[in-house]
Amino acid sequence: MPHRAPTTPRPAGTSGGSGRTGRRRGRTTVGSRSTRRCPCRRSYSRRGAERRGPPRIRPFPPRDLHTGAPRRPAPSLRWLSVPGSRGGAANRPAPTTLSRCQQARFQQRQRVAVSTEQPVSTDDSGDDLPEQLRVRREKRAKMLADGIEPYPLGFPRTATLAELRAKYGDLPPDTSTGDRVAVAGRVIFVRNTGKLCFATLRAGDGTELQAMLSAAQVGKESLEDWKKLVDLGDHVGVEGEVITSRRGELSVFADSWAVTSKALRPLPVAHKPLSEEARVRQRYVDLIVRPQARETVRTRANVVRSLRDTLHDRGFIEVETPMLQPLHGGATARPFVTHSNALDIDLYLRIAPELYLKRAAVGGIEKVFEINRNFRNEGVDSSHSPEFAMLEFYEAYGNYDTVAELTRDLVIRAALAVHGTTVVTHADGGEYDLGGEWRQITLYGAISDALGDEITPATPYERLAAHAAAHDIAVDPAWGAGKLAEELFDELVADRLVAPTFVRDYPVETSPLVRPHRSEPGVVEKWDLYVQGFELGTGYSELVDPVIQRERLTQQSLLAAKGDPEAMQLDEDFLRALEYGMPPSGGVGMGIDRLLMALTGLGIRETILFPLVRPE
RNA sequence: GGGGUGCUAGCUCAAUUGGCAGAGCUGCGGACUUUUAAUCCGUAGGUUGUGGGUUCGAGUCCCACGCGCCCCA
Repeated sequence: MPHRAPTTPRPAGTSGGSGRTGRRRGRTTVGSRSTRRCPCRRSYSRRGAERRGPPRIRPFPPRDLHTGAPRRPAPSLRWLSVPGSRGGAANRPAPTTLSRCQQARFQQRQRVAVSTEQPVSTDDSGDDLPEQLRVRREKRAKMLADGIEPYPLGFPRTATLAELRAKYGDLPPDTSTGDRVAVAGRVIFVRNTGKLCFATLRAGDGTELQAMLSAAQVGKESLEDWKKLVDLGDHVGVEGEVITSRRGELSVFADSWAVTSKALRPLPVAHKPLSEEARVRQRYVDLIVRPQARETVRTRANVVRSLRDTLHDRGFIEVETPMLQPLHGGATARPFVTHSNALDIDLYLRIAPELYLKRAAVGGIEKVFEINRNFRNEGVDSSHSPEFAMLEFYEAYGNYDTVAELTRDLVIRAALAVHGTTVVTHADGGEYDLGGEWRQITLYGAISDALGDEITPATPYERLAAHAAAHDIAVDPAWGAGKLAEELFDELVADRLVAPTFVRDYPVETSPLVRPHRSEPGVVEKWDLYVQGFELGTGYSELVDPVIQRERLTQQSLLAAKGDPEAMQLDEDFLRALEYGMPPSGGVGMGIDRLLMALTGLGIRETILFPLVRPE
């Protein structure tokens, strides 16, 4: 796959926290004594009490849950919950498992907690928070002072918003049903009048329902509380009768209400799109305000489920293979490097699962697949992410023709699962039909057509280089004729392949894991699938001859030794596995993120829920 | 790596040649018992990404840096 300029390699061990699982507890204190720079130091020092100016109230000084008053954290360690854990008793780390970094942060928090100890009052004007954040904190404090829990344990719902919409969908205006329900949701619009208030609640699935609160029904005082305490963004629960308003809006007419989770930050304007950066950096906000963002999450889940269903229907078995690998292989790409303290060895985050899935095939898991993440330490742009999800599968007694057919089935069923049709409509209105027979062309045929000159695997390097020069294509002198041919294809043909197209029969030189073509010399049985101008996946008749495989990988390792960071290393254990005999197989790798792109027209950063971004 | 471009209130954006930093939504106070981005009256909210420089005066011009986006390699 063509990748752009490499990004700056990150120092080993930046993946952060330790001691997350009980199994590792005994060792993490050892590991944490490492002199590596603590990954959270920067944010820690920014928040620290050494900042100039008077002491400020920070979110983290421990406070009594019920009164809101600050309190010293000892003896509970609840403020030390490890990132990613829920902080419950079962997950709470024992003190001895704290990394040095966590200990430092703990001590810092204790100091801050003491130094800022002061009563929380509603006229707390010494704080430097923006007004709107301050006001919401004051509302929370007022609730606590009034004995109202702003974050209660739960709310006894009797129906979801979607259930009510389904059941009462077509009531005429101004209807009283007499049915009482309790519902909950996030407040996304508020329309308050003097004695009658309207709020639109929204559930996580996007269903919206109106709540109505009248002075006559809930009481004057309760209605005043509602107006004073409830902001856009709060989660609330409402109990009352199902009615429709005079305008016909299905509503719950409240007898009582409760805040179920007070939001301390205001929502962005619901009617203006968030800036692209804000959408990616604060996806949780994006999900709240933008239906398309929520839809994309569900679309992705549906696609992945469809892929699994199709493979399960065909008798494939799903496995999970190592993401931490002592050698990197299975593709040509620059890997991330990390380090195991316990084994004291460097490890690579996998660039592909291929060599392990083939080991599984050797062992008899003959129709096998994996859907999981790969990591490539390369450029980031609108179609490349450093971590990306991939489906890879191997089918014993298949070849690149049978897996092409299966790949088409996977894509078409995914399209049907998402759109109900093979004609997918992108956000920009463009329509693409993924149905019908898919075109099959050969790499050399495509180049020949584009150049108007017959190009074959036997075409000498000089002639290819001349064509490249004529088309202003930069050539790396390290490339051979095969790489050059692929480059010509990438530059001249690839982005014009809009309808799904299998491009077949690649040069041997660039495909070390593929079986030589059954009849055509100089090429291997490999296809790349192009859709809408980008590469969606690749399929092989797998190379299973351990002797030829060893020769190819030896070539690769010589490149690696010469400094090519993308070349594979010689994986003796993989070769040993092949020597036990792998059945003839076809195999495919397909990018999940790219499949989403093809089905929706979104950029890769929109298809990934939390894409990697440079820290703020 | 090169070129272009952006960063202003919680959010989305204005600000003329270098001349008093503004609007909408949101917030706060008030009115309103059928609203749908409710409406009406009043009001608050800013280290203009960071650090330098030029200037009587800088959101605006210059330099460096940070974080984005677009194009090219």
